[in-house]
Amino acid sequence: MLRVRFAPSPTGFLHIGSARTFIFNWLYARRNGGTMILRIDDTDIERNTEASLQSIFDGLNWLNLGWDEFYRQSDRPQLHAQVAGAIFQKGLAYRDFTPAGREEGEKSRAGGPWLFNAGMRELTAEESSRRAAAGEKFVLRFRVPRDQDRQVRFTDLVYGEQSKAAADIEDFALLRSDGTPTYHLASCADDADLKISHIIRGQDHLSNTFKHVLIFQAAGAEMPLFAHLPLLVAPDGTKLSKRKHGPVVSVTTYRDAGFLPQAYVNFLCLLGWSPKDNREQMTRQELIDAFTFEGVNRSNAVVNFSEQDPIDQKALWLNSQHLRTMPVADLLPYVEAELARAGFTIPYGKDWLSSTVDLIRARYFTLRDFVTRGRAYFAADFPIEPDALEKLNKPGAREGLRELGRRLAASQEFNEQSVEAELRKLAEELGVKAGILINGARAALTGQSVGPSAFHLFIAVGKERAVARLSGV
RNA sequence: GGCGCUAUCGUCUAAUGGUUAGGACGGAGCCCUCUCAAGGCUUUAAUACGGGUUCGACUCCCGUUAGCGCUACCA
Repeated sequence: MLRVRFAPSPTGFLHIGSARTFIFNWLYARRNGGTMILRIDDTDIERNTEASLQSIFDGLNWLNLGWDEFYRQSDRPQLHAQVAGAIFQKGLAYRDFTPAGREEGEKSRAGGPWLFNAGMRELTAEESSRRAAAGEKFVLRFRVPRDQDRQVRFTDLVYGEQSKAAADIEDFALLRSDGTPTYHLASCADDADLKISHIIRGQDHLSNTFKHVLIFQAAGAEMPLFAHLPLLVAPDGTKLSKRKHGPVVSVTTYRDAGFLPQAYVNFLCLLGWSPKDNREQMTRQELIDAFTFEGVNRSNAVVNFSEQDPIDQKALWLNSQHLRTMPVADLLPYVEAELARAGFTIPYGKDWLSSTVDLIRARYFTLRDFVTRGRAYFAADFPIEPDALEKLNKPGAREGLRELGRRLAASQEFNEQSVEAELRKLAEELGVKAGILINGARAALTGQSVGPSAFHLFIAVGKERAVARLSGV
């Protein structure tokens, strides 16, 4: 039974690196018929916030991938205490009565790192119990084996065989002095209890895994398989952080910028993973079918952004590809939501919306473009851009366009062919180049000098509005 | 400092001992054209450095350098 989990801690918004970890877990589960578990790792009560929890849900919901089971570590304290107790009973953990904050001096001994506090590690069972019974506060530490040549090993599905001398691992904490579990203990206890078969997480946990292996063994739990993922970093190679890099690290930024979730998921997948067959634009199903750990890289991936250009160009390009090629029917709900948010009322029916969206999406990059660059199609008022004004100011343009408006109003027919015939005939009569009227019409109808073919535009704007806009130039 | 991990165009990546080191984004140019896109074509640019092993190294080994991670009663 394949079971994977995504275990964020609610101490900030949903980070794009976390989102990618979620996606890879999800892909692996879906690919192999496994179970996807969302577990909130909220053992750090001090730093947890409701806002952060909400932001995680916002982000995950937008990604629209879903999960099968949900847990919160704060609902399971008895499990954590029980696992810690079992390890202690076996003599594999000990009480450290060193007062909080005082370790500092002992840790910074010259040379090597702090590994353990001999006095505490070697306290007799009697004295340890006596001091605990007397109410003295203590941290429960794992008694890491100190045998000289003892190696801790595991096989990582991405990074391969890993080993580290136990002597290099410090006696890490299992329980804090207030009795609450640390991340290491809670995470392993829950992974074991939830029968997680594959732990897929960021590479920042690769060295922690040696500690986790020790915990799983001490608890007598079945060892899960591990797969660590390369990190997402900023262009300067440093870890992405809100303080340093701002909103580019938050998933909701991309949602608000008008990304399609499937396109953003696609983009994130391409950071640190490759289907190895040169494919880039992939649907959700294609990603599921192609996802394997062999395709995961080992080096960190840079998210390419700058102050001037906060959105990765490739992400934008990928979004445009999805936007332009997905079935229009699937795109419509997104566009409708975007228009509603902007307060636009759709002027005609569903068929019109469908064909108009299909017409204009060919040059759009995000959903935002529908309400900004696409304003003239959906709203009554729209600005005339400077370039468009230039087209209108061409000699003969305004007069010609007004006349065209009158003729179209009078004509029975109104389709691409009839409009084109009418326009070309008029241009000839007036002795102006057709381009003057064509480009002028685009300017009059949309306020823009660039856009779809002018004759398609007439239809998208509609006869009524087209006539009105032409007569108003 | 100690330990662990990593190193191919500016960026994302392909090539698991034999390729003119491939693709994509971005940049430049051409074609197409009622504008802008799209599309088509062309172009720009990389194996961090130094040693091995081998007939042959991006690929294996060692060292150097650089980056990242862990080294908390954070996760």
